[in-house]
Amino acid sequence: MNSKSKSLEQTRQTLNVTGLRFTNQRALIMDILRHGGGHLDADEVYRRAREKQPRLSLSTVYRTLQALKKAGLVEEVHIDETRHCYEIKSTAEHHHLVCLECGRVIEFQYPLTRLVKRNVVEAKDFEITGSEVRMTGYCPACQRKRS
Amino acid sequence: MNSKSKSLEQTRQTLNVTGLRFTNQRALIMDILRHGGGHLDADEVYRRAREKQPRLSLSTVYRTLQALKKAGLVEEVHIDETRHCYEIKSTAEHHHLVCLECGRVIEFQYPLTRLVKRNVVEAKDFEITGSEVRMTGYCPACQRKRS
DNA sequence: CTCAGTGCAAAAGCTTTGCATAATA
DNA sequence: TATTATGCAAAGCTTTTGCACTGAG
Repeated sequence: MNSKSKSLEQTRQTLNVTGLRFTNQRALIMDILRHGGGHLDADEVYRRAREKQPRLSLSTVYRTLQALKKAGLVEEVHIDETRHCYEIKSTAEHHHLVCLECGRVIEFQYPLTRLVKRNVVEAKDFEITGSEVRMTGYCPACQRKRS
Repeated sequence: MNSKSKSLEQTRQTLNVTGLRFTNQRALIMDILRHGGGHLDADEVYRRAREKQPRLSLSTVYRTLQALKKAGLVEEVHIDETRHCYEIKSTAEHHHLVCLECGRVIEFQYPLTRLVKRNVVEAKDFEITGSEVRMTGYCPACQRKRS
């Protein structure tokens, strides 16, 4: 058994465990999310997926992303202001720096939730289950271009 | 001169300084944002505004919010996942806790940007101009309801 | 008087949904 | 075989835009 079909088996497991059926469409979409480098929007997933499965529909992409999100396998992040982006849920809390000039997204890890939980009065009694931090500005390259 | 017309004069000043013309529509919208308690979406502003100016159009609301945002008077925040919200730009950096159950939004202040700037390698050379922090979970009241 | 701002209606995204068909467990 | 998932087309929302008209400076 080669590594490709092995990871497919894993995907099947993952889906079945969460009560979702395994389909070629879902396997492909998960694969794209895994190797897409984070924060892809539905349309981007769709475009990439159609290269391998031309008959796949955009609504399947949307429904699959919702299903994976509900199952806790995928996370919805709001980096772009108008569309939703999705990425495989990672264990470590991480956040995003977005360059307003070139659109580049830099990920960084930092336990901001723990910090807020510890130091912010209003958060003391609030049960925090998720966090999204989006800091915007200019990346080193674009700073030079602008000055 | 009473306090109402005084604040109108101030609004006129503010608008003129930024090169925007003073109109009744804009004055009303700014007033709604000032006293609306933060993070109102365009439609909410529209609904409230129509109580005083029934002929006001939704596109004017959108255009005004854009203009105020560009002028730096108003900030666009993404608390809701599907629509944009707006609030008067405040000097102090503040963030949002959103309850997934009742939708309540709690604001809190904390210099997260400074912290990230200081402690995150990736942010060292990044010029951060804005930040949006949205932590989700359950407020005290809803925690009780759920348990 | 001139140009920015407004209202209206229409268009343009992104996302969801209804329904018949296909595929999984 | 009983559901669940898919594809297609249509609808739904929020937001933007074109154009003629109005109002601010």
